[in-house]
Amino acid sequence: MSAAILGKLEALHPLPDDDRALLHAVVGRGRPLKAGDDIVREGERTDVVHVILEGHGYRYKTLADGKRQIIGYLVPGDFCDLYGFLLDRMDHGMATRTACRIAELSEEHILMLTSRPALARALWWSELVNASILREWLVNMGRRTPSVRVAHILCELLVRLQVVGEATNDSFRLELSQAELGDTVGLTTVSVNRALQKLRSAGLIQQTNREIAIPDVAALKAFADFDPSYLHFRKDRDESAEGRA
Amino acid sequence: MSAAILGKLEALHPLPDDDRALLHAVVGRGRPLKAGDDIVREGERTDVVHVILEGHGYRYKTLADGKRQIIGYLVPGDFCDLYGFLLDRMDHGMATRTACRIAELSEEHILMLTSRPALARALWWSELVNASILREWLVNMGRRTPSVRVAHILCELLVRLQVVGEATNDSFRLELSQAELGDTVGLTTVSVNRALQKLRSAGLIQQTNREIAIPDVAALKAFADFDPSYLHFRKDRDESAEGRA
DNA sequence: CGGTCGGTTGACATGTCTCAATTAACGTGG
DNA sequence: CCACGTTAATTGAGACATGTCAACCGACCG
Repeated sequence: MSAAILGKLEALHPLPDDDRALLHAVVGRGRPLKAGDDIVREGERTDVVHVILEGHGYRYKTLADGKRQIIGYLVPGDFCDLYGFLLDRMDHGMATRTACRIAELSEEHILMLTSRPALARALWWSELVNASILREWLVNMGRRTPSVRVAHILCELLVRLQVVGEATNDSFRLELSQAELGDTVGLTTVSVNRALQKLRSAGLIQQTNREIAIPDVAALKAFADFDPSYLHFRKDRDESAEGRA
Repeated sequence: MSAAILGKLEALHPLPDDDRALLHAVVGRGRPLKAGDDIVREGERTDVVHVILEGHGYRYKTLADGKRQIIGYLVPGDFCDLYGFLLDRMDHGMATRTACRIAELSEEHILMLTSRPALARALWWSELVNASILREWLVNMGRRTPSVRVAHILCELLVRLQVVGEATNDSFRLELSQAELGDTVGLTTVSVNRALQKLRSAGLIQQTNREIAIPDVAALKAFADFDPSYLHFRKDRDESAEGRA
């Protein structure tokens, strides 16, 4: 089960065996959380780092008027609040959207991990990629039409879930309601629904329940204006190069 | 002139004297750039880290159809592409919007700096705050109305420019065209213009040329739904507490 | 079997973008 | 120091698209 952690971290560099062993030992089996549970609430001060071992979640902010904006997805292998030791206080909340298994690491544990160069590099790299994803989401919301926006996030999910072994070449299980998709890309439920309809009727995606199948991945990526280089996966660079050729 | 660098970095922790000296020595006087110059282009691979000593700039991405999204502002003291050594390639471009003075640090220089704990902390902290700002911008674009959006970015600029000594308690020089503001918050020039008119006629801001004066800062912050805690400045925490009381 | 949540649909109001023209501010060269 | 050209700001009219409101359907759970 903790293979997934390595999966995400090794998207950067393969870890030395002893680092892998240390990581496993420190992380342990974690504790289970139900779907919809809070992991950390907004404004909270926390002295542990939460690591997702299994399941999915998201980062979010809530506005005064109750509106919500999702500002990131959490997948297995994510060190959710690594920066908690540098920043004083959570500027956003985190919640699960499926049942999860989550480890809580103390500052000592983190120091133990980050004293290993390969692990430290992998963790910071992950943090930087998260920031890069935020930048792309900003572009998505600011300058793309609803259906392109939705298509783009679907492309991203496909690629990111592939990395943690939860998607095939052309399909994955969408663990998000249309309301949550809307809170991600800045649309209402109704608009998300119609955007998805558009994608379906254009033959770009097929939906059965929560299962998304993509008949022609290159076509969807083209429609979505999706260039995976912002995810900074080594493998995708080649892939995108050939997709473009 | 390089006092501004320290200003930004010391918003976290005051630096030990020898770290300050090292920083000054490494950074030097920099080289001048004209307004509108590219600092680094999208997709470029760079082996130096650019540091803004003077002037202002922004990070941006350009879409296939020519639309642009600004994804961050650069102010004096910013290490623009600190992560260049961890990530392979710039996922966005950076340009100046005023005349600038910019230093270019080699990997050796960076290693020299990051081997000092206080400096390393300050640099990473800065990186994390940038990510936090991105999250808030996402909320801004996704879930706020145009005039609130514009008001929010003005509040942010006020606070951030105060930190580098370029704003008074209630005013600052806006170094952005309305088109650039629009590219920041996901609006057209026309909508930005009308949003600003709304703020002016509501008495929330006063504009003379590019100078923004805010008669009642608390009122603008309230209108903008602005809570500065996402900037993670120690001082602002108290300020916001009293502003709220 | 009933209730809840998520998805779907329609009608409608509103707001934002587009297009286009006008005015104002600024920098440059004569 | 003024004339001109360029960029930025402002305004108006109209099309279009998204949000709002509300109802309905369907699946899943207890």
